[in-house]
Amino acid sequence: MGQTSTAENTTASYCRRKDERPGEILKAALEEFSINGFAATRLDDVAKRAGICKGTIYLYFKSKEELFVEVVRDRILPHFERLEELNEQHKGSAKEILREQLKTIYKELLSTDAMFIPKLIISEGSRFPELTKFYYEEIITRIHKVIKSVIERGVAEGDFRPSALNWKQQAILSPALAAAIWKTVFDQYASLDLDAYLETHIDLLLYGLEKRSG
Amino acid sequence: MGQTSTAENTTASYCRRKDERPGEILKAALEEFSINGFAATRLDDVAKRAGICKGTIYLYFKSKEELFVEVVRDRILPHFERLEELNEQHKGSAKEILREQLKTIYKELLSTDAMFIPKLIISEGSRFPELTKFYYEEIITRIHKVIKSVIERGVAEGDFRPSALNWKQQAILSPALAAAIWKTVFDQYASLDLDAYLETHIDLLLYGLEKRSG
DNA sequence: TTGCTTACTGACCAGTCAGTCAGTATTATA
DNA sequence: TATAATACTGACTGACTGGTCAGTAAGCAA
Repeated sequence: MGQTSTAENTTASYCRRKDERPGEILKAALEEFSINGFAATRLDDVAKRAGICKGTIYLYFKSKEELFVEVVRDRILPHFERLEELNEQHKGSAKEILREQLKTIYKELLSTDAMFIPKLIISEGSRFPELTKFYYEEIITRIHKVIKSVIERGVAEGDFRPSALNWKQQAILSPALAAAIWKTVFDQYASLDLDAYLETHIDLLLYGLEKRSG
Repeated sequence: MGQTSTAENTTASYCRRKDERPGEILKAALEEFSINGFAATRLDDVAKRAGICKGTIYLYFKSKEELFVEVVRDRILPHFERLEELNEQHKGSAKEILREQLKTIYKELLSTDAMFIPKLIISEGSRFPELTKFYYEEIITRIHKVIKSVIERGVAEGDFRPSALNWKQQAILSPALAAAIWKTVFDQYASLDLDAYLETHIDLLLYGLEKRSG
């Protein structure tokens, strides 16, 4: 009834792009969720950023929650095959493999907008137990397995200290996590040079792993 | 007018405790904010947890935002004097001081509810630029200074490698940050043994710092 | 006991936003 | 060109919550 949209009402023209929309919405949503977190992000703002209106989001995603979960899954899964490949295919020493893997992490994850994913998991994990479980089982566990395997290889080859076999996995990549958080939270106050930071990580870790001569 | 609270209306009795209230409210608020984040936390729930009603919160805090800022400041500042003390007063080697400092961090911060503070800063930093700046200037910078100083001491004494002077500070304590995050997000799926983890941190860091004999 | 101060209560209001749906614009088909 | 199918719009609603404030009761002083 007393609606609006009478004939002459502008209604700027739009494009119909069924295939591109979901990706565009996911991208816009990642940007908004990264800044505001889940609860404080307005779908109106996501829509505006994607150049559509709010109702359109609901053509592709069931709810705000489903959209959030899809944002995380979509952005994080593709990256991990590379790490596993490096483990299986690389011909060099464990030290060289580990170095390549760290480089991959810093280039593919921490230099793209995937670096916001840790913030989202940390912030919203308790609201999305399913997502947290997924992240733990599909991402964390998988990485830990890869790292464990390369360390075992290094120990077997006599390059790494055997005591590293007992290390808690969480510590080994923690500098990368810290980098993602720094970039997300503090970079405006003191910008972090990722290349230099990668060198610190490599130096700290590889030297800490290395078997002593004496 | 048509209010309620007619004479026989229950209105459970309450105590007047001006001095204890703020602390109780801060404690309850930390618990709620830790679980839900800022936006999704209801002041009604904070009040219920503190055993009071919502209006009372506004007798002690100007707004939800001020309450949040106070929660963080209240919980984090007291801990840092100890780290600085250790630097100034400890008579041992740089290695021993660093070991003591790490122990202090794991005992005083990561084993108490102060461990939720990083999550809150990470989650809500962009909504509270003032708080982020405060945290960066008053907490992070201060810690980095302490760590830098003890490393310089170790290098001067000939125990630590000189190349550690060029390390990015963020990496050095990153295992502790990772531990706080693990405890906050993933501990329900795989509980992290803090004592063993501390040993990993010490082993990784001190061995990585140590000057080689050969 | 009376009267005053003030810590505290809880119903209410105003603003916000996820989700809906009737209607519109575009494309496909005949 | 006419008709059907559907991608998309945007005003609307219903539920929710930060903040308010008139009123209540605990405690204290005289």
